[in-house]
Amino acid sequence: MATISDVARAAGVSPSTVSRVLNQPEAVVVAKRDRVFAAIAELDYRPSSAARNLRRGSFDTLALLVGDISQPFHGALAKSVQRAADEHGYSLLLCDLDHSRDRLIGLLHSLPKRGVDGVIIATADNLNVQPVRGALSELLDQGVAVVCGSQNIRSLGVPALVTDRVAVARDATAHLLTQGLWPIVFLGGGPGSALTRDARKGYEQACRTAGRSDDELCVINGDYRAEAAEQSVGTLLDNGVRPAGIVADNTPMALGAARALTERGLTIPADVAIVSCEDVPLGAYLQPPLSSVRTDLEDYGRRIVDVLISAIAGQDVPARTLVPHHLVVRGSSS
Amino acid sequence: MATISDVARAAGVSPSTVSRVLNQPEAVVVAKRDRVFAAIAELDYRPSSAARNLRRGSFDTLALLVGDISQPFHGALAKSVQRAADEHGYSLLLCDLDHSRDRLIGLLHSLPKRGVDGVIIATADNLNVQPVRGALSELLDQGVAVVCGSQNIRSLGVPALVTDRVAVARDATAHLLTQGLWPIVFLGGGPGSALTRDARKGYEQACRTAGRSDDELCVINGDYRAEAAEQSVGTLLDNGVRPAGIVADNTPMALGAARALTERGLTIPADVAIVSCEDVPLGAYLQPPLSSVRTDLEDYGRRIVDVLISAIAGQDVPARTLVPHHLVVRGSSS
DNA sequence: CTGAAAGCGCTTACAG
DNA sequence: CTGAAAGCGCTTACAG
Repeated sequence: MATISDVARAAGVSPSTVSRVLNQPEAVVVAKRDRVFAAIAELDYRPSSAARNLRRGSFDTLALLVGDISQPFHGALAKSVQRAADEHGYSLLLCDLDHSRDRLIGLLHSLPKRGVDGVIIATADNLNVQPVRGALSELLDQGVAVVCGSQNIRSLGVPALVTDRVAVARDATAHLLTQGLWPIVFLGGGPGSALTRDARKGYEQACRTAGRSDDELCVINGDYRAEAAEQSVGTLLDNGVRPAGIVADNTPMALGAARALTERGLTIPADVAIVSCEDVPLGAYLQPPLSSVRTDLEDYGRRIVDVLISAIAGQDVPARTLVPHHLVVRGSSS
Repeated sequence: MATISDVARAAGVSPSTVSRVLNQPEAVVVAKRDRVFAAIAELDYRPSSAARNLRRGSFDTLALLVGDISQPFHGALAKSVQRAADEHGYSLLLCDLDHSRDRLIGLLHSLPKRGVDGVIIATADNLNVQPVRGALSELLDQGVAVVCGSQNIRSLGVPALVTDRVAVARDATAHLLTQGLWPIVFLGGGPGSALTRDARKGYEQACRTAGRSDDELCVINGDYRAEAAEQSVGTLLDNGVRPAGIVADNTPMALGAARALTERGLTIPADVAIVSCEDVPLGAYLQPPLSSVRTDLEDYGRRIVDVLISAIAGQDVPARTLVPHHLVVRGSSS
């Protein structure tokens, strides 16, 4: 493991000069620069990131916190964030929360000692609760930059890049209502989720706009996973409710709902239409292809990383950025 | 940002003592220990990971290299690896290769300066080619431990934990043959893939065992993605080939194939049965539910991490571990 | 343009 | 059981 002094010695210069060759090559005369590069190649020298980090007080590393990396939406998000981070010369730490608030809080506490410059929070679970807010503000106090990719965080100065989940669910619901479908069930991701709360609002708004009264609405809850969704939709059906459409908060739940339906002999979309509030890469390849509300994740990941890196650099960043969405109609609802 | 000296001053002890309280608390008398803990809490002190890493020469960080994190199998693998790493006190760096060999090589070169103790390689792309082997052996020379979760790497001393892909594809193919289905098409992930090469072998073995001659076999190639698979299966069908079964190297390709079939009015499994060589979390929720060959990913991730951490600690580890698999028969093939 | 020197914040023999 | 001292490998004013 060659050090900078080894290289300096081999090249007949001082360590300072080697460091300069690495960090501001133009500041060193060509002859020496070449000798240094030759020595670096010869010794297969790699700068020690630990020493560099200690000296500079930064890490060139970001952390991504997701609710569940095994779900396809989060996988796609991670991909785009990773690529964007890479393009900026940052490594990406992956942190899976498994939708657990305790994990989230524990992680926020441990992040300062993990050596990250910035953190991207992309979990649907509600962040505006005291223990999380406390942990967040401690993290910020430690000088770690934070951006949120799922919801707005009140008053802590954490920039957010979010889709308007109310509008997302409203559009999804309206799409079904326009076809004259009723009743329509909203399948939410869980009572602890900020996104579900908003999406539910959008569902309600669309229904009211269509002239439905509140007691005609039907909201059921899952936990973002297919299994629970299958069960709760199954229970609903077994209780004699017969929806004409389902708006699912995410795609695994849409699949769970679909299975509950088909197992009971119902057909999609003929008997029941389904829309997901979340688009995933394989959505078009499901059977039937799943209608969903899409955000351009490639662009989204890049923008999140841009904002975070600006925040790390101490620049002013927009407190709130609205990320556009649009409905993609596929076979599950037409 | 309090430092260890601040804490020492506040507690009226030396920095050495604070360090001991953190790293070997029993070595410090209780009274002082308590004072130190109080000072730590009061100052909200967090040890600097950079300083610690520099001093100890380790990073408490692993890297996971996957072919494509947006694909469901890799998402599930990442989840289990992340959790296992976390349980051992390690952070996990996520590196998406996007199935590009150039990215892989670039990454292997850059890993030493990213500050990782160990690397898990879990890409299907063939690692036994010179540029990759060269980059790998440089990485090992830099003192970074490596384990491979997809294939064996010849002679570099990299431990591997792999499923027997030949057997996986053989089992999948035999499952279809047993039902008297023929012809059966093998849909591979790409000529550059080590896993595909093995899987193809398994397909051929099963067919021969069933008495099929080599010129009856049919192998087509994709790139692990649904899009290309849809296209190549579509072309096959349009050329008049009418398979009774398809063995797909991974799940996205199985979905692509399924779409090509259904778009041409064919039914699964009545007209064509499908099996995937890779099980994914939502496999049971596809329509029809997808038969596939399953590996227990929860267990697998844990074992990979165990081996890697042992290797980092300089312990002897098994050069090759066979990970069991079993066929899960679902609606797509029965 | 270049080098000597200081210092980032820890840990760990070493001496007591 | 505890502290003073050295050193991990860099970077960066500072002086020349």
